Amino acid sequence: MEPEARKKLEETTRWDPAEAESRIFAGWLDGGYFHPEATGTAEENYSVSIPPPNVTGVLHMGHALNGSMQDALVRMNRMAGRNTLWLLGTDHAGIATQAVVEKGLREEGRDRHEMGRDAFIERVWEWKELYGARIRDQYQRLGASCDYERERFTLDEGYARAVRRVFVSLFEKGYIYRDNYMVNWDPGSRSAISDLEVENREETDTLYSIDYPVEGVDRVLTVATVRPETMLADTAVAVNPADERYADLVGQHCILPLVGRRIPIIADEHVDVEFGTGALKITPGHDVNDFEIGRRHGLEEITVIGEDGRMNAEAGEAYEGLTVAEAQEAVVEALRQEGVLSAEEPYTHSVPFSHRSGERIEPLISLQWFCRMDELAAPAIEAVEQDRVKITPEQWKRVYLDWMNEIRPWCVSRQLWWGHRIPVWYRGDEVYVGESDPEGEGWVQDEDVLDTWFSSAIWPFATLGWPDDTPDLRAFYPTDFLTTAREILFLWVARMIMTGIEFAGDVPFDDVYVHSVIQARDGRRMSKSLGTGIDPLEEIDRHGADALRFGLLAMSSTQDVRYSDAKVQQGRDLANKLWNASRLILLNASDPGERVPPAEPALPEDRWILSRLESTIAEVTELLDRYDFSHAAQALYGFVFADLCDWYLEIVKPRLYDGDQAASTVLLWTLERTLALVHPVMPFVTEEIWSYHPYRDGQLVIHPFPEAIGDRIDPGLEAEFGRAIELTRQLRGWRDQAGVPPRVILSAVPPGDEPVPEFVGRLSRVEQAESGGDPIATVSGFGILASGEIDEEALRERLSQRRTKLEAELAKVAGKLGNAGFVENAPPEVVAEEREREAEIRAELAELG
RNA sequence: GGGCGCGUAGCUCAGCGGUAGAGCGCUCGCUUCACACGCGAGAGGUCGCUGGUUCGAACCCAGCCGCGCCCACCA
Repeated sequence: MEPEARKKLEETTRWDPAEAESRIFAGWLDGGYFHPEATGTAEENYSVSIPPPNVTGVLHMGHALNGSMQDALVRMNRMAGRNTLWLLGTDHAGIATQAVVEKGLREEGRDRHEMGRDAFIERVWEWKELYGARIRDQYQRLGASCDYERERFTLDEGYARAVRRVFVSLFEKGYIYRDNYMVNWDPGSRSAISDLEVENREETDTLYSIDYPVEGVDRVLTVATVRPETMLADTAVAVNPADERYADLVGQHCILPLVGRRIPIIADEHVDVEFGTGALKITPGHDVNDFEIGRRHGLEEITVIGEDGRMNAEAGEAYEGLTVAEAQEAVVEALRQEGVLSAEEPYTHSVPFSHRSGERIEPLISLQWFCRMDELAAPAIEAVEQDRVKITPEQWKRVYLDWMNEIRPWCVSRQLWWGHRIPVWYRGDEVYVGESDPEGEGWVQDEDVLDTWFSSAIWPFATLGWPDDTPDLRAFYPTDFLTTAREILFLWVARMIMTGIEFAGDVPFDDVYVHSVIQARDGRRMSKSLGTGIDPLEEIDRHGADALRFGLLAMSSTQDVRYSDAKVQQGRDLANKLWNASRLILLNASDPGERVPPAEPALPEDRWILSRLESTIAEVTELLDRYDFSHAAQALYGFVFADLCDWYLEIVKPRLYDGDQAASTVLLWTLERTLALVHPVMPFVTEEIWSYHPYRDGQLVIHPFPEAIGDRIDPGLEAEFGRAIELTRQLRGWRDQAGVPPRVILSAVPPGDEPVPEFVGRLSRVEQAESGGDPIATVSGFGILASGEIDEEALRERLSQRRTKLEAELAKVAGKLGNAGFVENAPPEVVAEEREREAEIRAELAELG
């Protein structure tokens, strides 16, 4: 080692991520390791496309978790020698981005209409440049090994062409059509939104009962509604056809109060006989069910609420211009005046709200573009049923299939400016649908844009150059792995599977892992508006990216979990431990001059650590293959802290200081493999340590990932060593409880039957007595000789406690063995274990005297 | 209204048919020549409740009590 490097290693007693991380990351970028060539086949290559973050903001904890998982797998596969691509990009996020930019405008006292469409879009692009770059920087802070040279954006020119191709193709197939239909109108964004962007909340409203007089007779039909203002658009009253109470009225008419309109009384199965009076007012223009009923019966569709959320002229002079809430108040008052309001009671029900703007959804009939999904869904259902796309954890497969089997048409048009303009042009009655502008004069393009998810649905192949047959597409599609939050399983994952099969000829990925949601420390959602968010960048500043990555993986699970500072600290501790263990090894090991794997070692401790190392490699690899990140992280931690540092390094220290070549060889080898094994989870600290390793022949980021060497795994030896470790613990525990100060070395007569490893005595500070003596106590066969340092009082106390505990256990074991049912029915090895256990307890009790 | 999941040590979570585990926190002791972001030793659980299956249940089954999420067009 260069003297300068040695000096730095000697002096740096703590891993300092702030100093090292950006330097290390720059080294990776310089090496070009994240930018694969488009060679080989998708089958042999490994690729992942990042779930593109919205350009609306900054990296949050969900991205950090998601990114840590992807990077762990990507790095592992890259190290394993596969041509690996992790494609980075961002999503234009139509509504969300437009909303934040509009908010900024409002603060300047401006609005988009005054600016005009082109100027507004230019303004959003400025925003995009700013935030897109920020997101890229933040992924780099996390250590994400994305291909930063292949970065894509869902509004790139090439991407836009792919979107148009998809739209036109679906149109030509007859899946996409334009229709006047009831949509979820979001008054906040002044746009239609899809069913998936609607969130239902429990609300307590007032349920009003209104008497509708029947024409020509002295009877009323009482209907119940939570939205009396919509009565202005009523065009029928419905009853259940089986409801005898009203059988004679079907076909008759009511007179709509306030309005005076004559509306038919119809019979429809949808009406619930049990609810209220069993009569239902029908408002086809403003209620989803009523709309369906209206279409079934050919009812008139009247619209009284406009897209601005205010009453229109159809509502009548008294109400025009009022907000819905004001209109409700006015209508109720008018009904009261007329004496037709027969009841008011509180009523709790679920009410739709816009996921984006938070405003209450106004169901409206509107001219929109829709996409029929059945044909696209069928092969996507089959793909998941057959596990060609394998969903983990498995319960989400069912959820996906249930949803897909009930799939409904998708409203794909949005009344926004920021997004992919719908590739449809109109000229009088003519309609042109095409990938590029129509020939001729006078064409006007549809004003609307496509739902953001329409473009993200084609992300895995559009980012690789589709519709062209590009080298990237051939080398990296289909991708291998997708990790996602469950909330976008339908919104995004399902749609990618559908478009992948339809347009790219294959499923977009083999595996989908649905990860947990990290909640705030108090169990609430992490959310900016609640102020419960924890900023991953701040955590990186505090503890380092390795610590955060480890922490997130360790706390992740198949269920939702609360953010755990302790796990991040555990990661920080692990980085530091690795750093310091490496210092010990690298500063003291004698360099064999060339990279040599240890020969079959003579000493059991050497064979033991090599066995533990290979066992850990096998275990971690298997866990990562199963996407069990949390247990993988714990296994790494356990190996480094317990096996390597607490035991092996302590055992081997004297040999290391003596320049023992065998010990050095084992240590350098073990360190090399450990660094490579840990690298996918904690890339920075491992890369840095590797730069000091004598075997270094390039950066760790492309160092071969260790494959477990089965021959070195020796379960028998591990068990035997486990006993020696346990023995050491017993002796330490005994002396602690006997009040023996740590400095004191006790004398003891070792058990005669089999040799005890040297380290047991050394690490427990118990030395073999020169000559026999009269032991005052026996600990696992060791006869401890008297010493003035033993606190007899404490010892007696300890003995009696131990005895009580053992006796209780003995009673339990004996009870089991005394049970004929157990001895006869339990597997023989279980019975044998219990017998052994009984013997052990009896032996220890005998030792205690 | 359907569906899914969760209730295990003070906290956050593993374990999911054969002696209750981890990390943090807590107690005691250590400036032991890699690391105090450390080392050693401990204390601490009737595994939500009630039944059932089993030689044996935290783990399987049924019911109940709490909590969370997803889906759903009863005004």
